[in-house]
Amino acid sequence: MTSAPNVQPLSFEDLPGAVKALRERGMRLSTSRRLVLEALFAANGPVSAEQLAEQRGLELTSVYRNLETLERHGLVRHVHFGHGPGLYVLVGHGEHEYLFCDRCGTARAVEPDELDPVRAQIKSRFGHEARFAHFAIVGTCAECARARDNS
Amino acid sequence: MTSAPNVQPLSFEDLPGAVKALRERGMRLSTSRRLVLEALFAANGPVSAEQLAEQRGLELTSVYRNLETLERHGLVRHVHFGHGPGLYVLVGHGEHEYLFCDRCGTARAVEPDELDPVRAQIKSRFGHEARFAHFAIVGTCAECARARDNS
DNA sequence: ATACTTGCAAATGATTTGCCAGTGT
DNA sequence: ACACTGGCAAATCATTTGCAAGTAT
Repeated sequence: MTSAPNVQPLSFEDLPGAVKALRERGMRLSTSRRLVLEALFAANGPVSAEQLAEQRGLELTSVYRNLETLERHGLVRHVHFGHGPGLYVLVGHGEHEYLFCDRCGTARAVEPDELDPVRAQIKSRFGHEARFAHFAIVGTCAECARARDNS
Repeated sequence: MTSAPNVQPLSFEDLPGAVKALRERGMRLSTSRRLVLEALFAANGPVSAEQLAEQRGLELTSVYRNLETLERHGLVRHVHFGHGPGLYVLVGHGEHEYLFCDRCGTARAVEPDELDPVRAQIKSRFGHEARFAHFAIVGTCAECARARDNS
């Protein structure tokens, strides 16, 4: 049940880099695929397929198909913050995991190793190897917690 | 953005208890509502609306409506383990949170306080108050990790 | 009696699929 | 050329909603 056959590790931080990675995996660079990538680079965080589509005037179906392909080849992934559509991000270099506040709707990206101690704790207590890449860690952020406590 | 106005704390562990809690909240006990509750008690873990419907020969719509009502009044909640439908559980007495293994599909329920240290760690590192009630902690269980490592 | 519930059909939101025409390599 | 892509319509899955008829209190 392991995922796609991603042989070579990928790392890119700009469009040319992503195009190169994409080429190495035998994917073509069509106009809409390029536009999806551009929109993902332009975004400052996870975005929905619908946002990508309307930002670049693309067909929603085509955006979904491109995201699926990019995801299958490991250039993109998606995260859930709650109900509502999944949000897509470039994998690029360095995975991000998210702390999502369902009071103010803010998502804070954290570097993967910042959560390693948390994973280690869960692993040692339960034997379970937790991953927070697909579901954000939902809760109340520091600001909202403070606001709530001063009320 | 705080949820429902649940004045009195509720605690029940059998059907009569749930019916009492339900009555206290002014809800009626219709046939399908009782059947939904029975099915939830019979289930040994989170179940989908569809499972509940077919197990008791209920109209799916009615199951969803009852679950929504029960959830709004705090007797039921739902959890997501990945893609696919949300799964419903009785709130009863003692919340459970889940460690879900996406290799073997097993969900392990853990008592709320078992995750308190994890929550504390996240709180102290990020100021974020994490809740794992809505999204399970997804990853690889001990058995699957062992199997993977011995390969 | 009155408000809450159900059944059934239809709508919704997110995502996927079929099919044929178009295009990247 | 040939396989990969796009457009558009239609299907799918999970869930919600409208409305008239039924029922719990």
